[in-house]
Amino acid sequence: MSGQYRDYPKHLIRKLPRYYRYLNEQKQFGKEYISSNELASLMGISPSQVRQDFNRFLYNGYHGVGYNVSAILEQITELLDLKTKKNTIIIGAGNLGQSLSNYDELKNCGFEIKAFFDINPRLAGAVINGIKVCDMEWLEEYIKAENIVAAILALPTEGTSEIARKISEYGVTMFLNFNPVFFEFERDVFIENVHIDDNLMMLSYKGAHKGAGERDDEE
Amino acid sequence: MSGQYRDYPKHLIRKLPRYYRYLNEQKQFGKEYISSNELASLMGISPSQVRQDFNRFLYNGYHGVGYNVSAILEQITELLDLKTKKNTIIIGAGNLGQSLSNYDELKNCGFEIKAFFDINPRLAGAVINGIKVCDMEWLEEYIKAENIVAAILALPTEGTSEIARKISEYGVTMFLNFNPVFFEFERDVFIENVHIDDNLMMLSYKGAHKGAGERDDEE
DNA sequence: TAGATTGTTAATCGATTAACAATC
DNA sequence: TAGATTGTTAATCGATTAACAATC
Repeated sequence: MSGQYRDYPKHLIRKLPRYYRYLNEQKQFGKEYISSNELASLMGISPSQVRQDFNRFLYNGYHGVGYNVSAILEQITELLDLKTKKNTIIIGAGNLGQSLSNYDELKNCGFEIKAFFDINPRLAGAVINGIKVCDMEWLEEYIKAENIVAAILALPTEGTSEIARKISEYGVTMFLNFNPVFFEFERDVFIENVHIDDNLMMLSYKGAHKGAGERDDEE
Repeated sequence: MSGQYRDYPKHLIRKLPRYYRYLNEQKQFGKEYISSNELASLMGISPSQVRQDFNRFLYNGYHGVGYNVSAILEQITELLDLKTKKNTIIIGAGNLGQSLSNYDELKNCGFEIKAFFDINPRLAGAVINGIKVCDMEWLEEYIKAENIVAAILALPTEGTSEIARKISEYGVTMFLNFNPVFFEFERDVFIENVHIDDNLMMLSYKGAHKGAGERDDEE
């Protein structure tokens, strides 16, 4: 948002959520300043790496003291645009959709759930976790009227890609997708796929190779 | 499983699930052989990279023809140990737990859900998606008797780390965790954390920087 | 054989580490 | 000031790309 961004290497951006998590944890513990050494050893990376990364685009280090935890968190928040409110709908009011609707991180990242939509017309009118369920029929109208910019795709695989396309035409540009589906859009539409299958495969691998792996740096 | 593994760089292992997804998709389409060029362009990486990776540890390329899709998939399956059956329980029979219980990839990766466990004793005895819900009281006995090796932590954040520790003492070595919790174990215990918050943050970033990013290579 | 595509070596690029002078 | 830790440059390491000879 504010001002122009230098173009940060995608590579560094990808690391930000991890930094965010650890710094946030430290903040909860009441830590105000943290040294590259401390943070690095918590995260299982090298102090050099922390300093390089922070220096490249986060500027709150103090010689002899460390980095200001809150200030860095602020900067990451700004960079990832987490403060901007993003009106969001969940497509699919089943178990997955419901469990996501009270997932705290949504709010922390600025995604505000405005409504469920479900193919089952009988659900229309219901209220789940304080969020109303709407009939698919109202998708277009609702998206436009309520300025919906993001959608969480929590419906069965089959319908997913068709509905995503439709929704994107109504103006939604951000998608969080839980289905193993491949789509591509021409315009400025962004998809994040949650690949639980990747996690499962890695877990299977790790389990089969006990002892083989040293420390894992993916926390 | 079979034979001894060379120690594959973690780096390459991490890429396998992605290769798996794309190759599997091609297999569904009936594709028998695929060239490094085709696969690379599907995945948004370079043909060189595909050849390097495959050559390092997957050996089913044919000069002038391409790679045998099924054979490569087999090898990845073997490497990640996806065929080995892993008796699994889900802790938490709420929305998340329920939605996971019929997640197809579980079976594909060898994780077989044997039971739910829930802190709410009133759920004990219920059957969800054909899987019974047990009282926490039976955890130890059940894990030992049924040779449970994996657990999916789908309960509220608070209880997670305590229960994980307990379960690991009963012999479970693989954890799929959905909560933003940090743990460490001394022994050969492996955790995969599903970081939906990372996905949300990246989505927020992408949405805020339209046009800035070229092609994204994380599908 | 001609055409295609791999396997593999060498060259490039980028990220991580090491080291230390600058500074609070 | 002495101690600590950053900021930053240079050295290392590793991954990606380019190129082409080997081969089906």
